[in-house]
Amino acid sequence: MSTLATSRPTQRDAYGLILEAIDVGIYKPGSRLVESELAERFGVSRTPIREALQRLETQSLLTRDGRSLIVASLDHNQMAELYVVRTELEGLAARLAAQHASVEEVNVLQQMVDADRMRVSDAAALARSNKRFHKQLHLASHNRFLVQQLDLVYRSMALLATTSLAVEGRGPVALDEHQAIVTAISDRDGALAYEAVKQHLSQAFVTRLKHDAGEQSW
Amino acid sequence: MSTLATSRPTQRDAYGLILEAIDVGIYKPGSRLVESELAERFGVSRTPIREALQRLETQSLLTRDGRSLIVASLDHNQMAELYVVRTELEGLAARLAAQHASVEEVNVLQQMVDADRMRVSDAAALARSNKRFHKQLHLASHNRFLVQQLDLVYRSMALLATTSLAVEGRGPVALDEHQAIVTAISDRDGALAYEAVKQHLSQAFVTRLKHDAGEQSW
DNA sequence: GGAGCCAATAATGTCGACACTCGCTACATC
DNA sequence: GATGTAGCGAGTGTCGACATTATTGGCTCC
Repeated sequence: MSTLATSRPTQRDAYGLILEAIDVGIYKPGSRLVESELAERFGVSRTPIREALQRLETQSLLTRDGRSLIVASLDHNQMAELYVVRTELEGLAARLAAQHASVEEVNVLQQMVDADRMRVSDAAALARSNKRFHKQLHLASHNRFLVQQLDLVYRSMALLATTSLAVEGRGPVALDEHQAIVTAISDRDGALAYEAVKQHLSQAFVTRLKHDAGEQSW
Repeated sequence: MSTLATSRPTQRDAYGLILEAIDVGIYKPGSRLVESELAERFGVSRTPIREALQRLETQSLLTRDGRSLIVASLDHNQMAELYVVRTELEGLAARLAAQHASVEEVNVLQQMVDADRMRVSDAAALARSNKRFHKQLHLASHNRFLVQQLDLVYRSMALLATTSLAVEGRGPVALDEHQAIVTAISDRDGALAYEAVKQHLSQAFVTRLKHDAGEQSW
């Protein structure tokens, strides 16, 4: 839905296209990515594909199996490890945001929470909006490295098929948690903001674990 | 000093070679990197060079200036931001290490500190050994994502020319701080280990700031 | 003398072809 | 029937050439 033109994709697009293909599920974790196949699918030569693959490998979205690349997958342990890092980084972002966010930025965060109350029924919209909220939170930290590291974390999370927001009843609760974060930042209470984020992500993790456990196909 | 053979460097080497060239100072922050020049220097075609450059750009070691790539540089603000992130991540690593490190790993850390007491006079050796110590600390967290993120941080730090250990008198003090970290981990005291790392990095930052301030060429 | 335009140039983006390696299959040998 | 082996793809690694585009330098015109 990004570009309408049928013009040939350019190098930088190849990256996005492959990413999207993974997101959409065309390539699932474990799938083998063959350069020539991707090249043909996107109508470019192997060169831009290779460079996009390099990038994705560097970001750990792809991993090597022998000589070829496969979509990385997160087992239970890795998911737990990822959550630990995410929680710490995002907690740090909240603490920094409490210190450095401008009033306008806090307003934007608040408006995002308010707007989300209108869409608690649409899980897909909530998921998108949720991503935007967190991104805005990261930016409010005014720390480029932190934003970059969190981008990496989020990209790895893209390997996790479901978002915990899709789970029944999670939406409204998550919104209250978002509100708590925004309030703490608005009050310039860094420690509280940190705790609110920790609480939020802990809940999200619990939700995910419960959900995944119920999904087992034994 | 890595490979003796004069055989043509292979793709993965190109990455390391460029990295080394930056480390050594052949390319300083701000320098423009021209593909054909690198290709000639290393005796390969532009393709492997391009892929290495992609990787380096993804890791923020290179940045784009218009269409060409230049070695990224860290201004004062960015350095401060980097230290904040590093402190949080490395503090987390210490806390996790206190929980998850095996006895053997703790022993290795302890031996590293002990061995370093023999070389407090050799700044270069200390710097290398220091890197190894921190790496070992990261690994002791048993969290792959954290290790990966810290790798990124350390690669960015490579853009900072000097190490704070080179400063007169910093060596012995830093060693004591290392010892404090190891002791805390050995005692399985996560909170203390976290604080010890925070203290250590804070001191290192102060040292760097003072040193850099004295170095200004006004 | 300065501003704007045009051409030459240098560097990047892309491509198709070739080289090389690894795994697989089919065959022969024991 | 099992095992070793030779040939054959499939796929990645690398290359040189061409296309495209920013930049720079010079030139003209005001």
